[in-house]
Amino acid sequence: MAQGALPGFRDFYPEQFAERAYIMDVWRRVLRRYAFSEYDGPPLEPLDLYRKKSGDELVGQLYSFTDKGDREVTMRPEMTPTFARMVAARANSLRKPVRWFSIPQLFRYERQQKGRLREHFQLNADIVGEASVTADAELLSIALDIMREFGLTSSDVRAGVSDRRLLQALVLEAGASEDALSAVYAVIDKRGREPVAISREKLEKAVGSSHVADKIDEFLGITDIDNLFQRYGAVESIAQHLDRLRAYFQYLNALGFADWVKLDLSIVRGLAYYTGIVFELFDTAGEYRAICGGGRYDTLLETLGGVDLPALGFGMGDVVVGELLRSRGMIPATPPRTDYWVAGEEEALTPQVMSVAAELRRHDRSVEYSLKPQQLSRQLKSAAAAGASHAVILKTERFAAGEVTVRNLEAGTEQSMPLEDFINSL
RNA sequence: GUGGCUGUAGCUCAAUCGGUUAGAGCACCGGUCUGUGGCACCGGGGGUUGCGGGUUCAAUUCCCGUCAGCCACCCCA
Repeated sequence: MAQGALPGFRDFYPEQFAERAYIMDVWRRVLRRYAFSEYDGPPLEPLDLYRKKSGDELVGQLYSFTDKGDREVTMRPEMTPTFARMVAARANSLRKPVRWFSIPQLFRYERQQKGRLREHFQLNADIVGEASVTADAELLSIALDIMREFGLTSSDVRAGVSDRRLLQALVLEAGASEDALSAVYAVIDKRGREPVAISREKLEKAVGSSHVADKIDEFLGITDIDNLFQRYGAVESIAQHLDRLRAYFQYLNALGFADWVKLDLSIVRGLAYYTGIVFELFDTAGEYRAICGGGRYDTLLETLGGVDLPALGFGMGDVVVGELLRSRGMIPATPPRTDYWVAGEEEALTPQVMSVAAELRRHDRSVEYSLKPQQLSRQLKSAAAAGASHAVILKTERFAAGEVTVRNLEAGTEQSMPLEDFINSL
């Protein structure tokens, strides 16, 4: 058996490529509706670009090596640092807000599993230079619009929404110390993926008090912004974040996505650089990992590029989206890609077959013909197998008189006409 | 990186208790068809049974290792 692709990498045969192209077409179509511009960067980057943000710990999961110039390089594991660098370099001259998207192929050296390979294509959409919550609503609207464009509804996919600032205020209000925050976030992030008792135990350990853990458990269970407001609206440190989140929901309602969004304070996002509203998209059946995740990262451009600009963005991978759509039969079949199959009654007509094919191609038609001498019946069999919608048949005597026969392969009907008339009718 | 399950033709699968030349359908190529496709019938190519080793008179079958795939963990693009 022939050696396959490397583990975690995919060969895209035409059928799979068609699926990938469909997904990317939808992404581009929707992003253009939101007036985003497409960009790209290098697939290979200096290792330091990622060290700076995540530390040496994550370096072990990068697809990195030393190049022939003795540089430590890595296949890009994410797009945000590249994006931040590019924006920072031209920060002063770019019209704000910057609305850019990209569809990079990303790499990570990890053992593959469902919905996760060593390589994937990920839509990245980011907005830079706008701190107000309208931008957050606009951003989530894009991700949801993509779901809708795929044919999914709010009963298929939901967005869970939270806010790091709100969560922090609530956790502090519950009585946890600042030092405990990151440990608490880690526990909250895992909630739902491990047994309740273990989660609870870890939470108590993180905050050092069962009373505080009780209070955290209490607000995590609230999934309605109004309930949260009733309970904590009087607390000044919390109320300001609730007001913002309320506006966020109001804007999403105005954008037409009220049914798709729900408050979920357990959404933290693993990445440390998020600073505000964060969200994740899930399939409601719970079969797949998160379809999409993103949020606000107002300090990252400062950290990476030395430019103080608020920013927010999301990523959506092709693997989970493809699995979801495929399982529901929602990827459109590839339409027949051949318009005309030109067939000659005998081998001597080969140059004429080529001339007709060339003329059709000059008219932007997709054209194929038999590259080896074949009986007419065989040629038509090939035409049918190729999914050609029409055959153009050159018969020796008729073609000498300037006529071709155009056969509709789907209907089984055919018509003879002067070649000129046929070409002019295109 | 850790653990569990699984590997036979391009795909889906078969092969008695370990038994001698590993089969079938689909797909592909061709023939019937000096001429207008899909159907039908017939034929053809395609396998180191993932790979390596062991046990045995004999291994697709049993054992070990390895590689790959799937699933979970870790982690989250």
